[in-house]
Amino acid sequence: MTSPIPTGLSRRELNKAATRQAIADAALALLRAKGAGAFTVEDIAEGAGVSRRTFFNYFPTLEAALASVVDSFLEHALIEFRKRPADESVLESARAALMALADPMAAAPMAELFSLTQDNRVLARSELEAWDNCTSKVIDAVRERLGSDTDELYLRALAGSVISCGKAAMTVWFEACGPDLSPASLSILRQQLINAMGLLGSGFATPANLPGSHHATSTSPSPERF
Amino acid sequence: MTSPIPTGLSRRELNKAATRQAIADAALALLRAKGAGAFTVEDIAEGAGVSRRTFFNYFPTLEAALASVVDSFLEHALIEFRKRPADESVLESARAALMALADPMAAAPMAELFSLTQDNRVLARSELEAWDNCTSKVIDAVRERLGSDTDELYLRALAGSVISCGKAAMTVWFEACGPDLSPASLSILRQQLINAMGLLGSGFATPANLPGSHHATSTSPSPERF
DNA sequence: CATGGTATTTACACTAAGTGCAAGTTTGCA
DNA sequence: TGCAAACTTGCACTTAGTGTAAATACCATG
Repeated sequence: MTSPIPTGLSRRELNKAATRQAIADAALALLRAKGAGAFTVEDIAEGAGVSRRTFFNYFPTLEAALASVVDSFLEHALIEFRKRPADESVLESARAALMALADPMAAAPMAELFSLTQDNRVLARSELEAWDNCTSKVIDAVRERLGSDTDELYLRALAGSVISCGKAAMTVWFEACGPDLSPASLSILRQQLINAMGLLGSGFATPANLPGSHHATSTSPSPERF
Repeated sequence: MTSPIPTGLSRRELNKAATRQAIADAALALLRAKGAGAFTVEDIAEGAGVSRRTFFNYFPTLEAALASVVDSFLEHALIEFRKRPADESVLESARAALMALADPMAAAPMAELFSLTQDNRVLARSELEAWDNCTSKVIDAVRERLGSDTDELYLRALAGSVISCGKAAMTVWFEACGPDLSPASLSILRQQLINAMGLLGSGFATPANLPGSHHATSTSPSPERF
């Protein structure tokens, strides 16, 4: 039988991917329906049409299933990063790659996860892990670009800072706009990402509480919370 | 009986602190003796002479008891940071505060934890949480210094980057020197911390794959590379 | 120093996480 | 077609983490 789509993946691999996705989807659906911490692995497994044991074949913990949203969100940016020309500065590439995150399709699940897990400690831990994971991947990508003899401290400090700044931009954006994905809101996100990379590139030299600062950030002292 | 030490703490508070420390110590001792993941909360409680339930009154998880080592390590640096003059640049204060970490007394438990948990992902998660926790505290400290009207993005991006760079320096140092706490090794750690802050302050402008790579310099000027 | 109020510890019971194992089912391949 | 490898499942088991109520330790009174 010839596969209708000439994909390089075997049926086994397709099935696995589908199962994994089904589990992640079921987890997110339950998060939506019941709120954080109000459902079990068994519930997720049932929702995904799979046994409890199989759940654990795919994800080590319940939170990991939810954090897979963050994973694919960040993976998205990483792919963009690798597409950038090798002679571009790392920070410029990072800026460009992060722009991909301000896309409705990419940001939607992430923003939803953000809004649903604001106050959950356990879940936050898995999110941290996802960001950290991404940092490792950025380190690899940058090393690949700059050569394997690049100073290890430079690599790690740079990658860590880029991710921290990306995270900061996301956090500030979300606190200002909430799960709003309108073009206006996403434009603010883009601007925050650009600003964050700018701060990093300038060594945080600009005292940001000075009057200058003609950014699109007149939203920052916004008194409204949502 | 008058208390021999005129401390302002009640016996209750002293007992609590002692119990907490006993639990953390017992956890670290077990980690040393049996290795990561080879002992239970019950073991720790027994080692600390306390009931299992009491353990959970002090720490939410087993890993948290071990990560308390990281907590107090970072707390140490934070205290130094707050001691710095308010008109100093944040990066300079951070550099000075991080120097406190290259002290045998402070670094010893941390280095040991590092070497004992290299390959444990559950434990790594709690360490991540400790660093993240510290980031929040740095944000507060910096906001306190620069005024509450400081741009939130600036605060978060700066604090996150500083912590990332500190972490990078620790990681690189540990990978190079292992748990060695000799003056020579600690001097390397200090230099890595200085270099990391220098990179941050210069916007990562220095192409690090240049020959000499002894960039203890180029800290002060901030070339607007963006 | 007795006495009562409050904080802390403990035992017990319970739900749910996570893992090892062996048997069943599906897929890939010759 | 049939076999080997990968995947799924059920079952049993240990441990994490939490609620509750009784017991114990601390602290302030008179």
